[in-house]
Amino acid sequence: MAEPHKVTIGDVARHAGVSKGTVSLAYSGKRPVSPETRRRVFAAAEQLKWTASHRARALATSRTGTIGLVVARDPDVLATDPFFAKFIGGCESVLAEHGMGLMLHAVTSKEAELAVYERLASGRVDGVILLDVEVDDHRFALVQQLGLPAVVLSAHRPEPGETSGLPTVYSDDSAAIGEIVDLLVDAGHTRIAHVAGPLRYIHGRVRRETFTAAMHDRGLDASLVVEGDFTASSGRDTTARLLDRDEPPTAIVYANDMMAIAGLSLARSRGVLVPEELSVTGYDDSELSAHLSPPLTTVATGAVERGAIAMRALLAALASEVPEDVLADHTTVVRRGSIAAPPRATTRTVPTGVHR
Amino acid sequence: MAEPHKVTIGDVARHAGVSKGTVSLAYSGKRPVSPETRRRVFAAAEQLKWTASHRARALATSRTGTIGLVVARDPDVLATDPFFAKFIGGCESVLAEHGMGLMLHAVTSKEAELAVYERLASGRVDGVILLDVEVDDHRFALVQQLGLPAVVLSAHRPEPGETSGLPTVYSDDSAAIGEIVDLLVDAGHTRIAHVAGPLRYIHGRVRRETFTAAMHDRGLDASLVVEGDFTASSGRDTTARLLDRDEPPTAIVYANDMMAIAGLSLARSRGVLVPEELSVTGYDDSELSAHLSPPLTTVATGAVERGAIAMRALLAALASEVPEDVLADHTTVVRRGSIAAPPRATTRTVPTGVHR
DNA sequence: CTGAAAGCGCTTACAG
DNA sequence: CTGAAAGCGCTTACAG
Repeated sequence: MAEPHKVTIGDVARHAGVSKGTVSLAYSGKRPVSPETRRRVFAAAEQLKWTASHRARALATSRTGTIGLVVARDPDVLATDPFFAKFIGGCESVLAEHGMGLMLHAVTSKEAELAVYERLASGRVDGVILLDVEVDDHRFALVQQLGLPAVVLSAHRPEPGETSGLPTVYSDDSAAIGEIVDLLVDAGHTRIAHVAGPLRYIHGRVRRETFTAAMHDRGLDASLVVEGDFTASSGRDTTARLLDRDEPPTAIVYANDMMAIAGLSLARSRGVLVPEELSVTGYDDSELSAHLSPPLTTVATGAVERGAIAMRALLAALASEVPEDVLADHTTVVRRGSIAAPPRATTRTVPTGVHR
Repeated sequence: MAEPHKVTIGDVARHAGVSKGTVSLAYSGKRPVSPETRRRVFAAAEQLKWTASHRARALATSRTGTIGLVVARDPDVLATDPFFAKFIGGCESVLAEHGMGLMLHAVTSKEAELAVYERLASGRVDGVILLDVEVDDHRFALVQQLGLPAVVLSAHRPEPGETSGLPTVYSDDSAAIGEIVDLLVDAGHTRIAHVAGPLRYIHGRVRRETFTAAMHDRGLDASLVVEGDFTASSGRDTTARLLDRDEPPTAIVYANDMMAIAGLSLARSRGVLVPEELSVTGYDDSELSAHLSPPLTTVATGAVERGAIAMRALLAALASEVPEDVLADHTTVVRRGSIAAPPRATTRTVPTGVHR
């Protein structure tokens, strides 16, 4: 494992009979090099098996060619929530085109998070992507103070008033939630509950508010909202609370698939038939959701696409192109079998025209 | 987002009235510095808000302070298999102690994988961890030829004959599989099937072979083995094939939780009761498995611990301590409710003493 | 205990 | 089109 006497650009230059500058230029193409010398340079490099030292190049160019991603989620969520792996896959696809890499940090405390951003800012990465945005997210100020280029992934279009000051890639979760509520109402449900994600997150809040608004639009009671934390155990607990009510809901809209699956299992363990007695929907379109019994109606979020788009936006910002907010909306409802009419659907008449 | 005129070690030195070398030494402690000048240095640094440039330090020390991890799995598996997130969390915990970071690459082809390792070797990382080892894994030769320090995570103790030439952190999957088979046999099962992971992986192979051996030890037919690929859809398909047999198994040992959950769901959708008519077991102890109905008997693999141990082994190797193979065995069976006696368990008498 | 200087291995104006 | 040289911002022998 001993470093085998590294060959440097100087060796290649000498071998090819040119200056180091010329070797550099032959590869970068930033200035014309005659075909003949280019050939000699490449031949020498190949023979000596030279590749430019990333460390030296980073110092000379003030660029590291790596992007940072710090995730501050419960390890259990990271381990099962399909969003992160898909999002990272999307990032990778565009990073690979540029010969760049992704630096991943999983942190479990605010202090650790702060330390990580400071470390990243000291020349470890060229920029970062901010995930899981919270209201008045402290990271907005932090990255700007650290001089760390960043783009933020958001669940709704940035409004003129609230300014993160950072280019934002946003999607629109509300359409999908509205559609889910439509599906449920069309099937005859009126007592619909929502198991939200953590409400400190913007996306958790947006989905909750959209749910509430959609229910109100239809003249339905929107008070059946409980907050989960995206883990299976929270899906189980919140569902138990909901089913324990005097008038339990006939349908539950979960903010992610894991909570939905755990909720569904809990219902079943109590002898509640899904979907005959309880309809459920998820969010994320995890691979598993298609292979459940019943298969889970859920929302595909285009996590891969959003990773790619966010990364492209960040690279554009680094190239000092004027940073713009960009819409990345690949959110779509995936209808499967976890919705049915409620037990006594006939007792309720849906006012015509209230839903489409 | 304009770089705010970076302050360098030179600024700090001037401000503190010392040389750049002294500033460096005051922080590294590699040579004694008088308390008084140390104080001046720290004060100056704090006032100027200086932190050493990672890029410059990397070039000067020939160290990047980052470790590479390249995963070559199906995106669907990465998105739901809890192993990776947990393993990465374990890595992070020891990297954080050292102010280091993890460079993650997800690749989808052999060519991309090769390109990535070459890029990593050009001074992007100090070393790599090799996951998902295959038989005669080509990466053993590759990293050595690239001069890239590496440690490999393996599912069994390296035997004297087969030499990867690399320090290995190994666990022993066989005990857990043996225990699972015991559980099933004790419950009265004789027709037990195994849905294996991809057999090109050592760990897939080890579990399969252990299963076969355990069955043979008990005088049972060990031919009911089918190969899955760790995805839910493969869990579904393999289970369908198993249940379609003339004599379907009464129990299925899956190589991971996702396949088990999908298999369980398929069985249920066919009206097969779990566990009354079909016992199933998983592998991984994903958070979800505890919250299923029935909860899944599975195997906790200590992925977090293994990540930490592998990372420590790599750092030790980098510190040129003599690299040793180390056992990281935190594998333990988690008994839950997905095992029951087979439908007509009474028809079979278990020979005394064959199992404990 | 401290300073001056070389060196890490590239890139990039500056001349020609 | 090409070369010589400075510079990126640290660390580390080498002297003292």
